[in-house]
Amino acid sequence: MKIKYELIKNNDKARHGILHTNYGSYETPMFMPVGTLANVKTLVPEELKEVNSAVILSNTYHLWLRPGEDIVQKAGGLHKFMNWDGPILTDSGGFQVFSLAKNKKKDITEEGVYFKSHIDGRNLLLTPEKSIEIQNKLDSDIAMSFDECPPASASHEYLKNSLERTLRWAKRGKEVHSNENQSLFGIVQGGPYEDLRKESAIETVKIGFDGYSIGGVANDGESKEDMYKAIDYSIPYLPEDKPRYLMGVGEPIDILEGVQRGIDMFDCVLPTRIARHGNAFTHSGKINLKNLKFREDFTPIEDTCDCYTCKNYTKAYIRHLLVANEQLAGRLLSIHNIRFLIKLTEDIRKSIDEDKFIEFKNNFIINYKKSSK
RNA sequence: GGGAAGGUAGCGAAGUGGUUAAACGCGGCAGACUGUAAAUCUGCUCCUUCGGGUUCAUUGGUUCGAAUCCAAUCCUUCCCA
Repeated sequence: MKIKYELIKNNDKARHGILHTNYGSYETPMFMPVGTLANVKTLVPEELKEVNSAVILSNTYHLWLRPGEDIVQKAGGLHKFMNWDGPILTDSGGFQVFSLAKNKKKDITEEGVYFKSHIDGRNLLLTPEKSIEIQNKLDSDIAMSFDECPPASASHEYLKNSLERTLRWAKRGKEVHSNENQSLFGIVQGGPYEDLRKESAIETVKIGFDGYSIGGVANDGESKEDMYKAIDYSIPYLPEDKPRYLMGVGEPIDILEGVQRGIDMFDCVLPTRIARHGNAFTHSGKINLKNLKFREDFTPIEDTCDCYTCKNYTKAYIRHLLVANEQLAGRLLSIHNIRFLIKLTEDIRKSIDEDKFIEFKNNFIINYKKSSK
């Protein structure tokens, strides 16, 4: 079945809803951990469940190249292949055209994008049809339309052409989408420009999707202001009864700003990546556990945190693991960081229900910026 | 006792007359990371009151100039007795 979005509370623009999926119903706003290669780096599904993960992400481009969508299909689909019995959203590969072929030879044509494999350098052509076909085979629960994700530095003119091509791609993708158990999301582009976001949102909604995402955000040095504009200029044209997903975001403050603007779903590599690099989210800002000051700090990352890591390990121990280059550090920090963001969304929902979202948000941000660093 | 090689910043190791406060690696200290080519990348790492000061085992020479050449001394490793 297709996913269904049920709005249960709307506190100004901040929404508390429920996403009904094949695997169960999950509350929004939600944070989705990223498992590009059919795994959330360093973690097993049981650990993701324990931090209350709902939907997780995987990636069309990467699984296309390795192991190949046919292998995944033979395995019985992505869920079975990776042992995840919860919903999976697959990104279309559009972002990889931007991030992976950045500064490299690539040719964006009406047909699709020609670029080189990052694994063996061979020439590839990814088209909207191909992306959807792969995602159909992967059998994810939510597929994303194939879009172009332009850099933050793109001009108005470039963005306009790009977004209009992305619209044509979205139509083509929808036409070949055949997996009845899979929902399909459209992606709004248009950078920080009001006219472009409006055009992109209205036209994307006309095509008709099960959910809408805002893309092209938080790319290489884009300012926060531009990111918030991109959301503000898109949201008014998106239907109330469909989930809105802000792609690739983000930091705790970005999630709060997104929710305030009407976003329901977020995903980001940050919690797991910065974990592997030794950082942890805390309510008073991000901390770097490698820092000397934690050498003799025998307290948890946060005593108020309910995660496995905080209940069982000290900062001094995690620092020791990091300094010794032990991978357990990345695992423990990933557990904490994902839990931190998911707990943030839980607190957000509660505050929306109690009509105290803005108050909650403002307090959170004041404390977060009070970082002891 | 005889012979050989060698002693360079916290460690390892380049450099063998000037452009050398001294490559590079490790270690150390910080920073970055937003639809994951990322367990990665970047910066700093003799002292400094930022003018400069003091270095390449030690001491003394040669030279306009020495980590680099010479002498002595101390130490290390290896080989032969």
